[in-house]
Amino acid sequence: MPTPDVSPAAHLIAARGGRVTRARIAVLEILQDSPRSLNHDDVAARLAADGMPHDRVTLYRTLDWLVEQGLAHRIIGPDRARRFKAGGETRSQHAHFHCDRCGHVLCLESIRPEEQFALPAGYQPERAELVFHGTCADCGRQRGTKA
Amino acid sequence: MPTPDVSPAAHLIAARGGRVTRARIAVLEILQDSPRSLNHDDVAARLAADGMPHDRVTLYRTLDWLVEQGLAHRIIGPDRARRFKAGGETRSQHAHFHCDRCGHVLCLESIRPEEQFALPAGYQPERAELVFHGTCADCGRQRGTKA
DNA sequence: GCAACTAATGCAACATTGTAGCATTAGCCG
DNA sequence: CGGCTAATGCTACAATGTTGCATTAGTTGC
Repeated sequence: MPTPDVSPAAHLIAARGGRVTRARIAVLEILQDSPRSLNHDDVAARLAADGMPHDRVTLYRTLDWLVEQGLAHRIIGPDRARRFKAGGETRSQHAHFHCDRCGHVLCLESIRPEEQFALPAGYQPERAELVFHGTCADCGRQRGTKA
Repeated sequence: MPTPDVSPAAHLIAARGGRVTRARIAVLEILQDSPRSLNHDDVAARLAADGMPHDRVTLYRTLDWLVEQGLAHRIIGPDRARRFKAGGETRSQHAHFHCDRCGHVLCLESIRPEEQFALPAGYQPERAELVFHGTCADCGRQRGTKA
């Protein structure tokens, strides 16, 4: 059987024909471990916490590569910074929820906007992005909590 | 009757209690004249074309002021730049269409996403942003044209 | 295991978008 | 017209992302 000491993340990377570097494995695992999307700073902080700090540029390129390979996808946050999440585009159609209280971004994969709306004549949609803003389930429960 | 040589834009500005400056009038008229949203560069270019170039910072502040006063609203484009449009938030709920061909952003005021979706329990949406990506009616007609 | 090949990395410098501080200009009001 | 001060414009700066290039380190063939 295939060597079991190689992480699933490493397998995914190798399957794309890219080199299996520590940076890519670490970044992909960080994204996979997080239930919400992360920006560059978040990822950099976790890399540093794991004892493997990387250059800012490397991080940008690594994340771009993951997106290019379909191993992650990105959305633009309200602070005009990009946020990344593992798992590709989820068949290209799903909604997000931005929590205005804690700032987290979650994917609502059950909601598929494209199927629901009729656009004016002449418009040819290829992709729809539906983002809700409000309070997430976590923050709703702990109403008094700050952060 | 009230002096008819004052533009409607000037009236709107005066009604907010702000000073009626050439910059504000010009910027607001530019936004009102455009059927689609504009970024800072677009507005600056039109100001220059009208013979009244302004400082970049002034433009940022003028646009922020208009948003603050409810005379315009802004959205974040896919290039992480802000785009502005006259008319406030249109009752806070409407969709946008990003044309991937010409880069324009149009408002689809007839589509109101919030009314259509049921979120998972615990999520409290306050605002929904629905963005379609694809080809707009103009670009769809002139298929060969290179924008 | 070693050498070679080259993708990936890391550094420095730059680009774009947006902000802050402060002196000057110009609306507004009496 | 004169004074008050909001608005402007300049300079410098901050945050986010990109480019070029020398170095490092996966990978492959032997």
